[in-house]
Amino acid sequence: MMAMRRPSSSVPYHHGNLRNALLAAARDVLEERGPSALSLREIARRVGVSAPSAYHHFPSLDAIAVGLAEQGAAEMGACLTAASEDRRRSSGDGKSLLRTGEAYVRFARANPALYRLMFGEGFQPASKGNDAVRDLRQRARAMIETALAGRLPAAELPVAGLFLWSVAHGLALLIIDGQAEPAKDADAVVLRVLQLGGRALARRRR
Amino acid sequence: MMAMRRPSSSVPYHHGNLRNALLAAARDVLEERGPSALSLREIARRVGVSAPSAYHHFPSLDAIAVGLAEQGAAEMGACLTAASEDRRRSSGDGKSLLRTGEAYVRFARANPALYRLMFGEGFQPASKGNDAVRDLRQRARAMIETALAGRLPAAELPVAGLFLWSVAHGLALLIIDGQAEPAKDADAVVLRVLQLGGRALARRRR
DNA sequence: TGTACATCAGTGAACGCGCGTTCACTGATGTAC
DNA sequence: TGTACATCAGTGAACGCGCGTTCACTGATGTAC
Repeated sequence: MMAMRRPSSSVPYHHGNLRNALLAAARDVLEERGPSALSLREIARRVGVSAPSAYHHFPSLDAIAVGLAEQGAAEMGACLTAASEDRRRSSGDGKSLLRTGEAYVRFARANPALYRLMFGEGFQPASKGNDAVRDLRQRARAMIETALAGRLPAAELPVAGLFLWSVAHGLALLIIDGQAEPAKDADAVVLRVLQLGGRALARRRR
Repeated sequence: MMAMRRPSSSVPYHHGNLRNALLAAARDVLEERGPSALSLREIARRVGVSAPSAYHHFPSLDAIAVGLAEQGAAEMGACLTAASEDRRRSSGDGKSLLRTGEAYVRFARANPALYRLMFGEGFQPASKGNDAVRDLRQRARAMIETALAGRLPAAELPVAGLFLWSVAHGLALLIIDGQAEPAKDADAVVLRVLQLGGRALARRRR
């Protein structure tokens, strides 16, 4: 009945790979019931384990939130990088920024509470001082500014970058929060809004 | 020592104009310590009154949050209207939308937690079903679309409106949350970002 | 003007709740001999 | 291969906390006569 011993990342013996199970449950709670429902007892309950057992893996509830933010930063970073590198595969390189913007909004829509944990709600304690989240933010800024570097004078880059980030951030949150129109054809609307953002930065023809 | 009786909106006899005092204290708590710290006991403590006394004025803690959202909607609505009507006093009418945008971001920066209560954080229960907040949102959309109606084909209005709202909303939140650059010259940066938004919708010269 | 009374805004005590965290423990795992 | 033991991941019971809300009350206000 028992599987053979496998290297190290195997189905666990003692009780489980509790650390990861706790993070996964925490993420479920976060997305289902929001950040204020993120409680250690609720997380443990979902995993089917007693609450104190979590202390063998995290020093506190806050540390679990930090873990979520780090996980989110890694995932979102991968999505953005993949999207921005997509230009090499497909047509021209002018679309790279637009694709990255779409990926940004797509990630936020797919993981609304996690996105808010990293980038919203008063810039949560869990994210505020976190290196992974700070890196993600800087990386996103850098992607934007690099993509724009060819088209704009250097002096305009910071404001232009903030502008594009505002469009993506604002759009993502309005959709996530259901404040924008109901989501029919949402992808098309996102695309058109982001295209308008790009148009603001288009080189003036005269 | 006692003031003469005044019509009805006077300094109160019994103990105070508790309803307003509670709302004011709630607003302080909200801005100082965030929405999760909004507790009935803390609010009553600040007013210097026992917690149960609040029940003579609000049926529940949630009702206080709703009251705050309504108050915020009224104030913000007045700010936006004032800004949009300003065009009649000053130069051309092309700037009306820009001024409204500035007023929008200015209100959010002056009342960050209240803004988030109305427009952010998963579109809070306190605001979600609230008529005053819904009206504010619709009024803001209408202002944008009316201002744009002269410049764009009707079919483009919804997307253009969502675009401008995204810029203002995203910019406001990035600044509020301290995710954008530190606030030196913040007003100037806001202006430039909003101008970029307008540029996206400028009639193409050719 | 003075008294009796209804109204209503306040009070302190108490309820039950879920929370984060600590504690002393138990029992399984993996290791040394 | 078998036994003794250290390690470590789990447990249940308990702590103290602040919370929203209910209750029966008190005391001031304003009104009717």
